[in-house]
Amino acid sequence: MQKDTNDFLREKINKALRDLNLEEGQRFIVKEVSKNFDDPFYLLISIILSQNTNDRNAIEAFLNLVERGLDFRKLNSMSLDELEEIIRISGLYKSKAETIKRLAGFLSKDELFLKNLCKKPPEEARRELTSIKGIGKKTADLFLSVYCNMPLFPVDRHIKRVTERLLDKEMDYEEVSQFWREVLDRNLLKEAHYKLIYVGRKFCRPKGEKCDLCPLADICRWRSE
DNA sequence: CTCTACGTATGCCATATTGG
DNA sequence: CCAATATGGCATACGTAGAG
Repeated sequence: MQKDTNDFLREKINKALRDLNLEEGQRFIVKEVSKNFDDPFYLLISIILSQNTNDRNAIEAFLNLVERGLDFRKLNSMSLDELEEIIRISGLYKSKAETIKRLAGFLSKDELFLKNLCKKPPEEARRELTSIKGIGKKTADLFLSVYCNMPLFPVDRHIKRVTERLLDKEMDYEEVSQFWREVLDRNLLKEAHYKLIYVGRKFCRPKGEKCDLCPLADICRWRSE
């Protein structure tokens, strides 16, 4: 990024996001799970369950699992059909059940697999995680950023849309992720993920956008009117 | 021509949001 | 209110370009 042209923009973005407060009622499965459990297995499963699913249903599916005592040994002995039923509410339950099974199998071979990821360089940890079928960039980045505090920036559909509009250009996953990693103050990186999703849900919606209320409107290149 | 490395389109499924 | 459409991450199949 060119320096002086964008220093101003950088400051404005950081300030706007720092000042933005999440509304009550906004739910983020990762936030809730990481607050209540410190087991990385729980966290990663919650992220898998939230793929292409609203957080309300993902959380319900997650709690269904927790109720039955969630650990990889139990999941290993559980039939695929049974697991599918338990997480059905989250949608995409067939592929998610397989991914969870796969992960449980991984952990039975190496119990510390997830914990040890934090000791590795981000790129390596990311490669290892995404090599598991059913875990992509977004899932890996979110897990490593939340659990290991790595300076990665997960990009979901909301964040991609918000960012593309903000800069008024098409961007791929890596471009969006890199943009935020470069622009955001390090201590804002984690929280900004939630705040940008909030902006995407509430104002920068796919259709019927509410630019007049959007906290990022005055730095947005796209803004209608 | 074959092999690889990318790029693109589509299905998966439930829910949310839209237009009518 | 309901039907149509959009959303969401990933795997898969298929397509294309370049290297050997």
